[in-house]
Amino acid sequence: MAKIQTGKNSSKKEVIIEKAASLFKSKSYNASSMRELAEMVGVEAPSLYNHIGSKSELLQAICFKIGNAFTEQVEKIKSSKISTPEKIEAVIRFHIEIMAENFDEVYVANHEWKHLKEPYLADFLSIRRNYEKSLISFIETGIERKEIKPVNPYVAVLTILSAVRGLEFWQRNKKNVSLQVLENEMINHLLNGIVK
Amino acid sequence: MAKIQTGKNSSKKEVIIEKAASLFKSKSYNASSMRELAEMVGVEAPSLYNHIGSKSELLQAICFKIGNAFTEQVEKIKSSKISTPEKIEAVIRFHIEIMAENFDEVYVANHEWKHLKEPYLADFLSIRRNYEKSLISFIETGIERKEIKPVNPYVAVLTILSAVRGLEFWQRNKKNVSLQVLENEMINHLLNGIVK
DNA sequence: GTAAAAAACTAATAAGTGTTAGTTTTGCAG
DNA sequence: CTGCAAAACTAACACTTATTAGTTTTTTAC
Repeated sequence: MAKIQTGKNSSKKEVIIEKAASLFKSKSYNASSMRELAEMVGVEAPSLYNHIGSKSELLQAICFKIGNAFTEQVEKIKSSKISTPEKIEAVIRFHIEIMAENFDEVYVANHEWKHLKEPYLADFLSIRRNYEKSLISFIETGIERKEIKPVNPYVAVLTILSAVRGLEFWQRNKKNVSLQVLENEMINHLLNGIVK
Repeated sequence: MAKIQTGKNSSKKEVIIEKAASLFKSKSYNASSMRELAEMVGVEAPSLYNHIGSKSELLQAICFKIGNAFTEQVEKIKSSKISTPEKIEAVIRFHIEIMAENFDEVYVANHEWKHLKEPYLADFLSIRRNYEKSLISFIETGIERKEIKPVNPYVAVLTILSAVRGLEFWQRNKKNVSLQVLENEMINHLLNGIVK
């Protein structure tokens, strides 16, 4: 009956993935049914399989799209010649940027990666681990150069990454705090603290 | 056949809840079946219903146990006469403490509360909101007293809570960083920053 | 306009879900 | 030892799940 909306520059598969991200975010992967997804797309469930291979393929697409986006950005920073605090600032800024532009996908990648099947699960975790290692090495270099206090690099990265992930909860307060303010305040907090 | 282990000071219902927290953590609420839970408990699935009312009751028990534990601790701090930085330090310390003692339950409460049914979902969110408000008012008071920089209190609390939540990921690195180090480093980072 | 390809549809399947009913076993009190 | 309550069991139900098969409609290309 209805044909899937193939918006300007997005293929039908991409439309399905976008809707899947939205659905998986609001109901979680396992509680989301292909019938619900089909309804959001405007089609019967079996018709989806003309465009995708399986439900778990959708989760894979979402997780790796985001994983690769973060990796790409961190590689850029790695090869730039700025100071360590500036690198950390840049990391926080692109986290917020990627999140603002792909909110649903980032949320799903962060929350539902557990349900990836092997070998994708192992691949995803490997991407994450490498990403963390890059950040740890930023901090280590910063300590050597005396730009950063002699902290434990692992804990510092854990703190920064966790804080940035918490931006997921920001949405509901959009009105109170602008994205710009949020970004600047968080950078300042994580770099310089809040105690006078 | 087998009878449920009623360990020293824990009723059968409590045993089921503990195992449920472990299961829900590793597979997520929706992907966990009552048959799996029963197997962990050492019993057939229908036998569970001699002790509990439903699957979602298990989630409720877990979420409210944790929600109340945090609320109780923050109330104690509220009525103490210490400085704001000390209050924040105390908050971070009891977060880590509660998490260390109830790792699975904290994880489940943080990740699976979405699947609570009404009116429990609303109640849980209300508890969370009140908790956040308490912390925001700590920061606000600290700013008035010039103990804290004039930051945005909402963003500061978001940053702190998110960072502390990230302790969930710490487990896998238990060997590298002790709980004590983790606690002290994170407090120092969130209060004083890492830039020299 | 017609043929081929793409993508929709309906119907169905096999597996898994939480939970109930009804029955049997177990453990404890007297 | 007997009787009773607690708690286990088996069997089953009513649903929902992702996915496949087979068919019909729609779109595309010439």
